[in-house]
Amino acid sequence: MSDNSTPTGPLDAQSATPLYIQLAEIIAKQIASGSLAPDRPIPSENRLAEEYGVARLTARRATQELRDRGLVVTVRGKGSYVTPANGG
Amino acid sequence: MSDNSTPTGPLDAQSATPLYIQLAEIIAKQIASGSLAPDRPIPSENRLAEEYGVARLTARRATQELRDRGLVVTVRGKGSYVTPANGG
DNA sequence: TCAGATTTGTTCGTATGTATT
DNA sequence: CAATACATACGAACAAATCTG
Repeated sequence: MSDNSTPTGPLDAQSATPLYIQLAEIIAKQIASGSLAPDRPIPSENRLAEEYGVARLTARRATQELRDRGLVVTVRGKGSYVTPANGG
Repeated sequence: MSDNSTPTGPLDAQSATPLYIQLAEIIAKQIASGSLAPDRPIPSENRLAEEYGVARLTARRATQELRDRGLVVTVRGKGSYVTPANGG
């Protein structure tokens, strides 16, 4: 289908940039702007999936991307937290 | 019938119908038949998981499906109970 | 009040299968 | 075929509520 429904959120399925990268960028900006403060949890994978209309695994990849960039630390069974600016 | 979309017995992992739907159907039938009476608790998530050889989360999804159908009410820390016929 | 067991609630970790591009 | 994306499913850990002793 060349037709594509209008994106319900800020994510653009037409973009050459993968959805999980787009989502990671959005969260990264929120961290940079202070909207998501150090030591505070970011939304859960399920929450992000619901919010942005993607699968949980896609939300998960976004979180992993943020980990690769050192922006968050993840704790199994708890969640992902914004990396403290002072490093601990 | 070659159709197996609504199995009445054991769970069929090969079926196109998800396991949690299959399990929900089984319990729903037990409620309809009176095998599980109103106001009585249904088996716990762990119990269902053991009984039917599925993961706890899969048993949990079945229970949530029953909640969506209004067949049971769930109380945290206690269990899920068959919805009373009088609608309570 | 406290400790322990049971049960539901939540979250991350991982794997498989299918569909689309 | 490869990368991306989604649905389902199992596993592990943590959390909160309930009940018993």
